[in-house]
Amino acid sequence: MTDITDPEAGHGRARLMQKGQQTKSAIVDAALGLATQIGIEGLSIGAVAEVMQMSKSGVFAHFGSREELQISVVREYHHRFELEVFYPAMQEARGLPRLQALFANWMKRTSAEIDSGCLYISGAAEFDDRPGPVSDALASSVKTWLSALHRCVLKAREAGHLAENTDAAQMSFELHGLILALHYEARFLKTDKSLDRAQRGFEHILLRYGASPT
Amino acid sequence: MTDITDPEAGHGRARLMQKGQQTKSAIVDAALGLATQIGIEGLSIGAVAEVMQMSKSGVFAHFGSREELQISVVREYHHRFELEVFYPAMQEARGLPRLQALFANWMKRTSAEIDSGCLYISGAAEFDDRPGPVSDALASSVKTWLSALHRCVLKAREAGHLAENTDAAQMSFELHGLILALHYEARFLKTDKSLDRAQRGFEHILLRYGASPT
DNA sequence: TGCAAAATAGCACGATCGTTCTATTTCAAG
DNA sequence: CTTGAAATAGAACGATCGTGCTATTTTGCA
Repeated sequence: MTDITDPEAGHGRARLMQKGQQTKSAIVDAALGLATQIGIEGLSIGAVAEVMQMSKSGVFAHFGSREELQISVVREYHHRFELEVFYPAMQEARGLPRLQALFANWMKRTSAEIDSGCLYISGAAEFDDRPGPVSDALASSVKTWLSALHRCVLKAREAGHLAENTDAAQMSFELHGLILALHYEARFLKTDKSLDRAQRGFEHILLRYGASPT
Repeated sequence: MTDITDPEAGHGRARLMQKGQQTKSAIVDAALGLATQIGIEGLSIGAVAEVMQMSKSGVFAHFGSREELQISVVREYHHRFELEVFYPAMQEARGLPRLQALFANWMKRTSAEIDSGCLYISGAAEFDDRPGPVSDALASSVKTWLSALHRCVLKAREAGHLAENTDAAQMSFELHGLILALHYEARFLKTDKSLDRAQRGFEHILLRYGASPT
C-alpha cells in the first residue's frame, strides 16, 4: 500500500508506517510467495509463520482469519500486476503501441521463471467451484484487468489502428487464450518455444483484426 | 478399464469383475467427482469414504496410498476424455472434418455444466510447481492428447485441407488457448457467450491457416 | 523515563489428515 | 456347508490445521 518506513528519516516528517504495518506487509509478501507455489487454498498460517520466523498467533493477529490473509494476498498480487503490466504500458502512445506493450508485459509476467505462477490463473482453477469472499476478490481483480484490456482494444480501434468492425470482446478473448496457453505449456508442460508461439499468435490476431502499422 | 459385471449373465462366461474391483471402480468414480470440484490435491480419503458410505480404511485398502488414488483418478479421467472427445471424432472423415469434430467435442467437454471442471486444466494449475508421480501422470495424459491433436492438424494439412505452410504446432497452441480461455471465462468468470467466442475463434484460426471448405 | 497500547508469543482446543494395525465380515471355491 | 481368502471396519498414531485465550514483550508517545 504505502511506502516502507525509512528508519534513517525519522525527523520532521511523520513515520509513514508503524512497526505493525511493516510486519504485516512483510507477512503478505511472504504469503504471496508461498501462494504462488502451493496455491491460495494451500496457504497455511503455520507455513507463513515459519517463513517469517514468527509464531502462528503472531501472524494470525494481523488478519483475524485465514480468509482475510488470502484476500490480502490477492490484493497485493493485484497491486503488483498493475505495477508491472498495466502502468508501464500506459506510458506508450494510445492505440496499437499501448496494446502491444500491454500484451508484451503480460507475457513477460506470465512466463517469468523467477517468481512462480500467475495467481490469476492458478486461483481461477482453485476457486471456480468454491464461491466465497476470496473467490470474489480474485474475480473482481481479474475483471478489472480484463476490462482494462478491453478498453485498450476499443481505443486502438477508435484510433484507426484496427479494423472498424473489430469485435473488441472477441479479440480480448483470443488474447486471453494466448496468455493462458503460454502459462499452461510453459509452466506445466515445460514446452520451450511457448513464448515464441504466444508472440506469433499475437501477430496473427493483429493481422486478422486489420492492424495498421504505426 | 473392463466392463462392469452383468449379474444376469453368470453363465458360461467367467465373471469379468470380482466384487473388489467393482467397489474400486465405484470409489474411483466418486473420487473423480470430488476431484473435479475440489481439485486433485484437495482429494481426501475421508471425503471419498463419506461419499461411498465406507470406512476410511476400507477405501484406503484399495489403493495403499492417497497418491495412488489420485493417479487412478487421473487415469480414469484420461479414459473418459478419450471416450467423449477423441474416439467419436475418429469416426469423422480424416482431415478437416475430423479436426472440427475434435475441437467441437473438446469445447463441449470443457464447458459442460453438468460435471464440473476439466481435470487437465485445474490439475495443471495445481501441479505446475509440485513435481511427483501425480504430476507426471497428469502431464503424460495431457501430452498424449495434445499430440493427438497435433497429428490431426498434420493430417488435415496433408489432405490439402489446410495451407501447405501451416505450422501445426503453432496452430495447436492457438487452439489450446481458445479452450483454456473458454474454460476460464465460462467457469470462473461466468461470462456468457464464451462458447460462441471459442467457436468464432476457431473459425478465425481456420481462415488464417487457409482451411478449404470440405 | 514511565506507561498505556500495540505487537507478539505460548499454549490448548477440536477437527481432519494419511497411515498402520488388528478384528470382523463377506465372498467364492472346494 | 465348510473354509481359506478377500474385503471392509474400527480404533489409534502423530501431524497439521484454524482459532481462541492468556501472558509477555516491544513500541511510541507524554
